[in-house]
Amino acid sequence: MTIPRAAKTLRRTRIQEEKEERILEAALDVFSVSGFRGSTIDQIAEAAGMSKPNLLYYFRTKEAMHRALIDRVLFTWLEPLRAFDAEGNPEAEIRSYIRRKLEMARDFPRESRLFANEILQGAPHIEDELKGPLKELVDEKAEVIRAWVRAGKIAKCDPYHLIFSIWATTQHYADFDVQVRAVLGQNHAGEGRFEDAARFLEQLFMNGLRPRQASSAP
Amino acid sequence: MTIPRAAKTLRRTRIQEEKEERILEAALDVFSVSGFRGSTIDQIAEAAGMSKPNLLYYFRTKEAMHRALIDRVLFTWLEPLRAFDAEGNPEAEIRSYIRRKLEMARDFPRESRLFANEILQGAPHIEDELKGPLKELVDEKAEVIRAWVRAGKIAKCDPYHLIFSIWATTQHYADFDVQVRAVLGQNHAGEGRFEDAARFLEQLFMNGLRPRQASSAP
DNA sequence: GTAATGTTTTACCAATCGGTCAAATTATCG
DNA sequence: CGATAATTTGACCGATTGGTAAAACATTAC
Repeated sequence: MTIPRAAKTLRRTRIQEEKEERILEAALDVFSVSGFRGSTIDQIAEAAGMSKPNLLYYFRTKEAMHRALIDRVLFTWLEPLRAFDAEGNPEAEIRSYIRRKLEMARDFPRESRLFANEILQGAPHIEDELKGPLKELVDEKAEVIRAWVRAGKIAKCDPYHLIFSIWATTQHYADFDVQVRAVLGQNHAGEGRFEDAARFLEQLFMNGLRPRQASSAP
Repeated sequence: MTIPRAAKTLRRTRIQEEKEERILEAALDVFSVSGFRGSTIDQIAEAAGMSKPNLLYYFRTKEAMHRALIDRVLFTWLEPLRAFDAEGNPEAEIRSYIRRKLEMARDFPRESRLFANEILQGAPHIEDELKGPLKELVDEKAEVIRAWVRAGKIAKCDPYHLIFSIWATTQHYADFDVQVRAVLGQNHAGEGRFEDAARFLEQLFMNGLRPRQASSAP
């Protein structure tokens, strides 16, 4: 007798690892384009080169696939913000945060769009993660930024909106990629796009945040 | 004999205007949340308080509703960029562009999300508008900005990425509203949010774009 | 080997999807 | 009023949806 989906948690087969990996990869392709509601299990099955009931053998529902995907991706996604170091040099920290976020937009656009789709549609599946772990992490880093402001190391500004604007500007190149390409056209649409964006954003934020009034230089 | 959908173009009834208006309003509610694929005619019908076949009397297909909505909203959406004035004062023009875009994110979040959903999903229905009218408008305004740079009125920067970053930062407050609320929590989540955002973004862009090296002052 | 377990497929289901049709209802106009 | 056109509805259609059941097939353990 075959103990169906319960036994999986006891011992994981090599086949299970491979297939679950393949399914999540396909699910990322599909969910990142069409969002949860707009995606179908059949689409994911076809992308994975597997039959629909076979997918449902590994993930009981469409929602289970989505959730597994979110869980797997969320941790990595927040890595750059976590790396934000209170002890580091403010200018260097912000600069490298922008750079890392931009690299992620370039290298993991599907992951970016997965979250964008989810949040855009009201975040019905990740509300808890936003209000819990995400908020806590941002609160922590906002405090770091606030300390830099108090020390006069960067211009006086709202740390939350600073973080939002870095998220927005960098992820824009993943989420709105078609629009960026359409507007830039053939001329600047080459792979120099990301270098241009990096140069612009670094300039914008570095000049925009340079302390203006009081100086803390010894 | 009732001439169904052809006669509509000849003479428009009062009822037609009202019902089409009601349908598009409901369609905006639904499409802006779930995107084209994720939305159903039944959802729109329920939101409009009408029967499904009645919707389809006014718009032959789901796509026709979506297209009508896009067409109606796109023009208004680009208004702030169109208002960008080459003769005006660069600092004031950019500042008021940011402000107007932010006001639109606050007052028309559904419209913002409608486009965000569409572009995120590869812009299958508005590719032509992006590559045509939008690109032309942006090209024109980019030239204006480039002239300001040449005249030393603002810092040297890529005009396209400047426009992208204004789009990204302002629309973020409409498209990622749930996330913004979740992160800000109860404390700053009040309606002061938009004033705080406006203050931050104005500071960022004004300082970020102030000419640094050569001065053009007479 | 063979028996038990793990995996995959075929056939299927009820619900929902976008959309049609003809009949019923309502508004308009002379 | 009556006739004609405009609007609305209920019943329905084939395709697709998320998901199931059971048997066929493959793998592993002994």
